[in-house]
Amino acid sequence: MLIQVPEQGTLADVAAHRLAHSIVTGELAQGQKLNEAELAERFGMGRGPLREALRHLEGMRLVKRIPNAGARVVVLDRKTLSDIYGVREALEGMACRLAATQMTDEEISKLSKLLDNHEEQIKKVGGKVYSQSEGDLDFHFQIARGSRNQMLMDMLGSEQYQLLRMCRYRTSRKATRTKPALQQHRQIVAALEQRDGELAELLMRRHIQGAWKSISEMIDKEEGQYEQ
Amino acid sequence: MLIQVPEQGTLADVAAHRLAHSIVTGELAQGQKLNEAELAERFGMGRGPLREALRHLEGMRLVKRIPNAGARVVVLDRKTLSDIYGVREALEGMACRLAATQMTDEEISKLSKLLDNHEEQIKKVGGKVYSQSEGDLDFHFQIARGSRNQMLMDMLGSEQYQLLRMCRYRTSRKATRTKPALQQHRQIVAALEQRDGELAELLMRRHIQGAWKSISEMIDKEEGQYEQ
DNA sequence: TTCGCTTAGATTGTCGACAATCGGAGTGAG
DNA sequence: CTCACTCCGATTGTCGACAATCTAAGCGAA
Repeated sequence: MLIQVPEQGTLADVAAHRLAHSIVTGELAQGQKLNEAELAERFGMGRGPLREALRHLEGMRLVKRIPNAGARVVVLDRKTLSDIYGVREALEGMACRLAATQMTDEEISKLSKLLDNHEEQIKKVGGKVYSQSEGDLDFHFQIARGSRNQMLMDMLGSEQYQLLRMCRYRTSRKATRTKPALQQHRQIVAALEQRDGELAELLMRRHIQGAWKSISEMIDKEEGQYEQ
Repeated sequence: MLIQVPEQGTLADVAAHRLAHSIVTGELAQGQKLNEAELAERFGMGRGPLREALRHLEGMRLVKRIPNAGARVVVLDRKTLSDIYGVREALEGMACRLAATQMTDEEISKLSKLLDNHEEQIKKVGGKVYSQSEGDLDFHFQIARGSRNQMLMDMLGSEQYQLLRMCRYRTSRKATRTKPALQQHRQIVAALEQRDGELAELLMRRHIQGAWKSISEMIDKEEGQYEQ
């Protein structure tokens, strides 16, 4: 899947992954204080590796650290989300434009098959939003890989993009908009097949703008549940 | 200046700053192995804080860590630099477009004055490339701030942008191209004054493409001095 | 009652020592 | 002579304890 391997590496890496997962899924609430000793015991490790993990998550912008005052889970307020989607539009648009000339025919056809799977899943289970949401991320990540730009992949992929997954979990519970999204994905793939980078970028930017609009409205409805 | 305050915070933060500086300025060569014990002693601290600093730098992409095999300074090969400049073009273009509508008149006029300073410095000392290069970064950072997009500022600013400074130090020793760059900067400011976001973005993208082209040619000339 | 100071508790920052792992020198068999 | 194995030094990973700092409750004076 898109999710990285469970990290058989150092304890710090394991902790970083488990923490990231807990934060992304909402198991750890936004703004929650992260107690080092408590987390270290829960993960069965010392505070050393855990502190390294927190530094790592700080780099991912999943937690915010204040010297001598500990780390807290980041809070995704409306402005932050808006900023993220703005950057995302620019980066994913760029990825799409590059992918149109860089992806192999095999990769594009694999992308098309991926969408077939999504369509099936949508037809089968309406409620199983989880895998759909992950599948969507998978689609976007495959395009990022297609750009052949390692820095872009890093930013959009495993590392930096956890913020997006976090915001997905928070919003896509009642995931309306799966069908129009799928339609837009198909259009994007079509543009890639035609090797039309400009069109692909345009479509991707619209797609993301649409996603933001949808999420923005959703936030407007459920107002004022995150203080400060 | 653009450089962050010397960080009076935790030892790990101090170490991260000093290490970042050493890497950016080339004091620590590309690909060099970073020995924890040795660095810890040089900085007069234990290995704990230093390991946290390395984790931080890893997030900045200044070092590459391999479990059980230590950390090495990242190597900026041609492909990596190309990728960086590609992403930079997209992000700074976006920043420029936003800045055209978001910056205040005062900020824009301050930007203009900044360019006056640069012009003076260029006229005065031809060899003092350092401050010119830093001043250029300052110009770009001010525009990033003008976008009012925090995520964009983080990516282009203090944190993520150290890679750029690193590549500057490596290339801008014999900094030709200061005068055309200044000219382009002036054009960008003019577009901002006219509140023409599209034009500002276009000019910035060209400006960065030109910078990359210049650097690319410079790399071609001094070939094969980085092994692996 | 309210404000400010003091003190106790909890939490973070740091260090030194020990265990686990990796790389390389040295040795021996084929 | 070459290859593989073994062992040793060096380096990284981890832990527990101590020092420094912040937070909050309690007390006393205005």
